[in-house]
Amino acid sequence: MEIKRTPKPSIIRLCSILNFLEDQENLGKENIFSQEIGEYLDLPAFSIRKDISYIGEIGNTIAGYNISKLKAHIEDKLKLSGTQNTCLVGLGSLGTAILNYEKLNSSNFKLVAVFDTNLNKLEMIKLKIRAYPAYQIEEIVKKHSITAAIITVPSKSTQEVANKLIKGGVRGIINFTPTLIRSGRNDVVVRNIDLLNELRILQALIALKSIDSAGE
Amino acid sequence: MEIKRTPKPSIIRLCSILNFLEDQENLGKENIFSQEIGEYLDLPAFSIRKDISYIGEIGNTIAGYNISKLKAHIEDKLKLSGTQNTCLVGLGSLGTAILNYEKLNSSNFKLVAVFDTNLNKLEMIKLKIRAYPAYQIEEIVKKHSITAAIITVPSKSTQEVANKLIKGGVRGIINFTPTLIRSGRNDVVVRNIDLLNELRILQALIALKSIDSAGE
DNA sequence: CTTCCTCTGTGAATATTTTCACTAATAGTA
DNA sequence: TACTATTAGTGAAAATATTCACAGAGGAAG
Repeated sequence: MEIKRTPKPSIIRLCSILNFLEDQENLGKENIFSQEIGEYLDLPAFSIRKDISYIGEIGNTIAGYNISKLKAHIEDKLKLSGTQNTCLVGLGSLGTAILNYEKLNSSNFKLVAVFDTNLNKLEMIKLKIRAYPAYQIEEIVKKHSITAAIITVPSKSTQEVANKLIKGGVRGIINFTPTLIRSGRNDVVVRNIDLLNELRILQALIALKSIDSAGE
Repeated sequence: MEIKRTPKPSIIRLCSILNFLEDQENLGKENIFSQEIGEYLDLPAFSIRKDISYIGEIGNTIAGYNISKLKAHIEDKLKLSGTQNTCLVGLGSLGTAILNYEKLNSSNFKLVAVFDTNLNKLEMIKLKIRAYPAYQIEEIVKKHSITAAIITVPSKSTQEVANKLIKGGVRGIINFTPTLIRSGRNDVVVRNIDLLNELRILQALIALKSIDSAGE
């Protein structure tokens, strides 16, 4: 029963490591040392090795890690290889910006539907991605087996939209709204991203750092 | 020397609590219990009390917390009360979306300058906020005592922009770019927000949750 | 063939964070 | 007044995460 669990912070760091590996591979690099990865993530080398060790032995004492092998290994262990059908709810300026985000198309996340309450906006969309009115969320999510969603609607509709998404079968939500989402179930993951709150956290952490430095 | 430090996760949660308190106050509420705050943040009541306890005793055994008092207390202890001059670098679609974000104007963060390399874009800006070419970053940041910045430039210029900002005096950066920023100093705080990476983390955490549930 | 050097992987120590169980305060009520 | 019910605050225990120090692997150099 005692399977060594990967700590959540390690999982999150492994995702960043994967990002970095992709970049390095595109630059033509084949092998990399924990040291170099650590410099990128601003973390000591042993911490990188520890994170990687949770998903299994893979490195080599001479050449470090083979980039493509390590990449595949992380993708495999973190179940990151399959394509994930994704939708976007809310076509305000942030939603539109996300829609224009080229890099999304070349990723594992396929944007298969967008939703908005405003039908005029929907008519204006001339992309390959199908647009639907918000009342169809549950139906369309089910139909296209959408598992991840990005929400950029006005704050007061956030919870309602989330409920529909979850009922339809969505298991992960990125919420750009200032309103926190309560899923009420533990098989749904929500990541809340609120610019204003991030700025606030920033300000608090800066104050904290000043105190730290003074103490040193 | 043994000052009881507030844990970083507590500080971050206190920022969310503050958000919630503002909402509740706007709804006309005067007092609140740790229980109710906990329900909003999806955390047990004792955890909320613990977070609040780090910044000092403030509650009341009968009425719970007085909202405006608790708000003021958090703002005070987390040094969140002063206005912070802020700038935005990069006027792509995400940058423009942020520029249109009304709520920012009514917050502590005053957007006092925007930057872009593309001068045509700058000419189009007809807002009250002054726009400048990117090569003036350091100079303008100094001049206006800008301490916080939001970066939405293309990935390859991220580090260069960050360097200029930091040289000018910025102490906190929100980085919407997929490239991590290395500040090289411990009095600068960076929060990285990368949509694609967030989606990836989401996918990994969903897989993790499935395993968890299976084990129960 | 032996020594040296560098790098990964990891058990154990340390540090941090969360959870728990209990104390104290206080208002309402009999 | 005494009893009940409710809630904040908190030291201590438990859980979690990070850091450290070193063993082992293996190529290079002498």
